[in-house]
Amino acid sequence: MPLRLFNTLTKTKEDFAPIDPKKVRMYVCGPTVYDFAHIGNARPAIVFDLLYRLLRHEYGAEHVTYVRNITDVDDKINARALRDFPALPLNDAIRKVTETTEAQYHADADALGCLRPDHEPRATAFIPDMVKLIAQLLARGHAYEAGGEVLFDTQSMPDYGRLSGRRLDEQQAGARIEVDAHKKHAHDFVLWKQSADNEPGWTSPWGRGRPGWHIECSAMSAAYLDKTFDIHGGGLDLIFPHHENEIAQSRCAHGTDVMANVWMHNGFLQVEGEKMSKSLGNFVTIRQLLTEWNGFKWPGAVARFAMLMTHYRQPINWSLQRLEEAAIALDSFRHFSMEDEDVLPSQAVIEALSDDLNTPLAIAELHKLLEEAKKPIQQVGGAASVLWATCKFLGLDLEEVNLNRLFRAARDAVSDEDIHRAIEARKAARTAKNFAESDRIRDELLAKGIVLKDGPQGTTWEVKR
RNA sequence: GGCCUCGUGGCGGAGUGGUGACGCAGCGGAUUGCAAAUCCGUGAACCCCGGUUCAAUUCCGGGCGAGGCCUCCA
Repeated sequence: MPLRLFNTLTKTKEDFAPIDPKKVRMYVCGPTVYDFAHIGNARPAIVFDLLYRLLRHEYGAEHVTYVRNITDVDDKINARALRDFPALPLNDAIRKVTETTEAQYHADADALGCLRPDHEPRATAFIPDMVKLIAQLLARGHAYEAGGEVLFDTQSMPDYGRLSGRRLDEQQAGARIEVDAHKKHAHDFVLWKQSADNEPGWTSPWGRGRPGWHIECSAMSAAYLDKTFDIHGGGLDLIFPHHENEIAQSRCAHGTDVMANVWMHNGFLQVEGEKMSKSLGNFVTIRQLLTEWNGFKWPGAVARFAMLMTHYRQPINWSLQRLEEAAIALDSFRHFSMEDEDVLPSQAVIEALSDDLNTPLAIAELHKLLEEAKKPIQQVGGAASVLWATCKFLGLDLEEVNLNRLFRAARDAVSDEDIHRAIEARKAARTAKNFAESDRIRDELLAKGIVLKDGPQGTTWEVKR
């Protein structure tokens, strides 16, 4: 089955075919490094990591190039630097903010089971490319200088707005926002703006300044993937204006018909039924999830699985129940799977993913494998092995998911010795048919959150769910 | 106002022009000293109104409802 992907440009699922049959090139908008990444940021990281894994599987790891940028020049970063490190010189303060945030982002993405992209360019390393691109746009008549800025002239591009379905003539200019007087059209956007002395800046033909947000991605994608490439991804909210403007810049500067063939966008997250926002106080960072959220320390694999339970274009309502369900599923996968490096991932799962990353269907296939793996007689390379290999392929680290550990850490710890002693005492009582006593011991442990299970090999225990 | 999604059992969540996956929870049974776990089995849903069709949850139109973007927010 060929890989099919939903393309925002055409609003249909299309068969995927790379421009160069031997090389797939993908670009995804990465984080602006000024604060901890939240679970909304985690979604594109996970979704496109999964696509990356699928592409590597189909085309070979050496034939896929995945670029995810790091935006380290941004007014929010400046503000954060001034707030957190007022004593440092601005550039040092900025570096402090960007470097620590970037390290945190990497730690978070690693914990979520995301492979590192092949390239993670930082915007500040590509200022000369951006300047060149802007000069090209000016030379071709797609940009103009006004009010100390260089602006993109949206009216110079006949099909501006195609990705988002916003045609310039249909937009009510200034309907909701005051149009800057120096703009020729309300949708014209900044390519380069001047910097004050207390702002970071680079020299350019238009004075000391800094790039607009959109030009970064145009410059960095071209640097690694050329003028036209295969897949461009990001969150739904980036369709307009960010991606629309990227397309305008890249196509007009390079004189090409398309920037990327396939544009993919992931849906948004809500938390317990409400929009996630700082003002509502329901902001959940990845860091929080991994250290403590709702009383539990969630393994990254649980968060990843909870994310994949829903198709990437659908909205997700992030909730405790969702995470618990994910943890329960992964725990049984871990329990019944068998490590085997020589086995390939399930073909049924690959096919589910090949249909526009249908992860819910892929998960249903995992459950089918689980059913097989539960059967008493397991062959080497059988269902239990395939289950293991498939989870690994999906980036789910089963080893770190252990319900006992997860649930127990949240409760008052009872030492293993205490439990062991209680089990022995109960065993003696049961042998003597003193069931009142044995039940008393069992209830006592239950009150502490420990559940006993009598099996053919004796008594084992688990943390109560 | 413009543009774009979405509305499936108690919850999560695929899919399809013709008896509606899968998971969690529930229920019944086996098992157990009683339980837990496990195993076997099982009830339960396609927002409303029109239209197209032999047939619509699936296609088209309208309505109602939820959400997003148009404010450098994934």
